[in-house]
Amino acid sequence: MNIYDIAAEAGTSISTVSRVLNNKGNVNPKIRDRVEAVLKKYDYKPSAIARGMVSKTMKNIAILTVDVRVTHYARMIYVIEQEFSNLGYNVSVCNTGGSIQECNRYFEILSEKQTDGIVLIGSVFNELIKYPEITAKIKDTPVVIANGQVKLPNFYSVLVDDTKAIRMASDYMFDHGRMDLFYVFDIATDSGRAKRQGFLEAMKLRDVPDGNDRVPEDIAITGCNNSPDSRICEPELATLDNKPELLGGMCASLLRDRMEGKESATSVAIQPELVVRGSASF
Amino acid sequence: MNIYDIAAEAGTSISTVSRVLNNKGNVNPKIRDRVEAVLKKYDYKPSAIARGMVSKTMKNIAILTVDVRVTHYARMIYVIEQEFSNLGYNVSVCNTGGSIQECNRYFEILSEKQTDGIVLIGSVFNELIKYPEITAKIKDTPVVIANGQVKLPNFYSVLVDDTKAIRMASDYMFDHGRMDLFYVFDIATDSGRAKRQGFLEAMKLRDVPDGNDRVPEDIAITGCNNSPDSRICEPELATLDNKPELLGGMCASLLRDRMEGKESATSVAIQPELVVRGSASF
DNA sequence: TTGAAAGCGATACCAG
DNA sequence: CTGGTATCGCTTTCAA
Repeated sequence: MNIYDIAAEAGTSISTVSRVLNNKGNVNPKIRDRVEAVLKKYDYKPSAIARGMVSKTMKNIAILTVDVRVTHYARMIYVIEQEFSNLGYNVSVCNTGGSIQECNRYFEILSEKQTDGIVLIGSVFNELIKYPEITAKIKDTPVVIANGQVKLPNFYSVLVDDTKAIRMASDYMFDHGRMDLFYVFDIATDSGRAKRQGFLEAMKLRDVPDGNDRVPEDIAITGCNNSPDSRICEPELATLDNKPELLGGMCASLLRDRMEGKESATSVAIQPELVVRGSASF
Repeated sequence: MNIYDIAAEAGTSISTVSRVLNNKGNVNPKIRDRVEAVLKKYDYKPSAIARGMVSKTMKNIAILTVDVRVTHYARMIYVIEQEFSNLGYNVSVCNTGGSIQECNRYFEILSEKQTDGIVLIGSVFNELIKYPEITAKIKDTPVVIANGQVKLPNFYSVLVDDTKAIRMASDYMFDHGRMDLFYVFDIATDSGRAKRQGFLEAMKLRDVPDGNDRVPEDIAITGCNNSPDSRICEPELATLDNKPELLGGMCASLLRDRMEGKESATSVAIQPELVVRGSASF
């Protein structure tokens, strides 16, 4: 079912159907009604690909990030997706793992698909400036780097002043008489270095005593999902691992089978596993 | 620069260039070399849109989820993206917020774009069975639901046995003499109900005393990112809010400006904010 | 082995 | 206001 079929059934030309589809030009109300009736009858939606052929855009943007599982990145991705979704765009997410080669691979595909814009999340992408042959691949696509900067005509930046941030925190500590500060350095990105440069930061985690109940002796706890959070307390939380990676992997291979027309199960089940840890170890 | 230009410069026809591009048919090595030289000279990449026009696929899949910021979902998205990325697909992420109307909106766009497959993450999507006019929009697209099930010809499922999971945990508690169990019910999805149905679960969080240092009296702490994690301990962690939502939003609007050809700043800076909480309140 | 030509499904210009 | 036609850039027959 294409625009020709619609035109034929409505007894008019594809030009007129196109006008109705796009609310363009003046169309005789009678004919318009006829066309709209056919459109509704088949719940017709024009092919975005054919349209893209003419307009040179598929209304797609892409976000490249080291890893969507990092909550900090996910929060940004969420906002960007919502914003563009409201504009009729789709947002594809690319996990590069911080590898320039992966980045290169994505750039190739994205440029072939005429992606309308790219957002790079994380200062790791500052590395790109060293690889002109890679950035050349997307030289006609607007690129925004979150918390990074690459001096190229099509690159734009949104920067967070990390140095100032840590400086503020350190000052605050010193001003309150905390002279023995620790700074835990996480990764050697530009952002990480900027933070360290902010001077010093006090970090050390200890529990505050509260009441006399002990875990697990007096109170035992188990939770769900085996999230990383379950290991950040003392004692560690026992939890149910419902295997999101496995689940995701199964979804992917099931979908792949379907897309290839392969025979496959309609539904697959996963057995969760109980992970015993300190909060419930007897 | 298109396939005609390449053909012209290589002194051959577009058919032959197409053959070289796709490693198809037999091509005279001499001509092949000539074509490849031109291809390399311009670092030519064929238009995926034009190709899609013929092949009816853009090698794109979509993941619909309530919210990519939920770590549990992000972990699944990561795996799915990696899997399909290796196959040359792009994966777009859609945050529906659990709204069927949003879901409907996405389905419309995805079907116009001839998306090759859809993954639905979360049992909220079970609701879809009540809206045949919505599922009809993607009736020719394979759909996989993670932890959900909709009885339709093109829908497939990967299920987690939530009831059994909670049952295991409860049994484990009871078997160890914990008779006073609490179960904290989170949301009224099918998955949530399945878990509750698993019987009872003990949950209650308390700290274990350890050492005599007190926070913030003896040790003061500040961290980075203002992540939700910073509020799950007692006292709450002071933190630096570097405003990922704002950052994401700025990225989006900057990118949008660029895509519309609007004049705009090349780079924008955000000032982080110190959030004082219990772990560092003096 | 090669190339001419017919689609693919829209948009847009230009006559009428 | 309407419709014929060129066009977008590729893949795929079909002859030669």
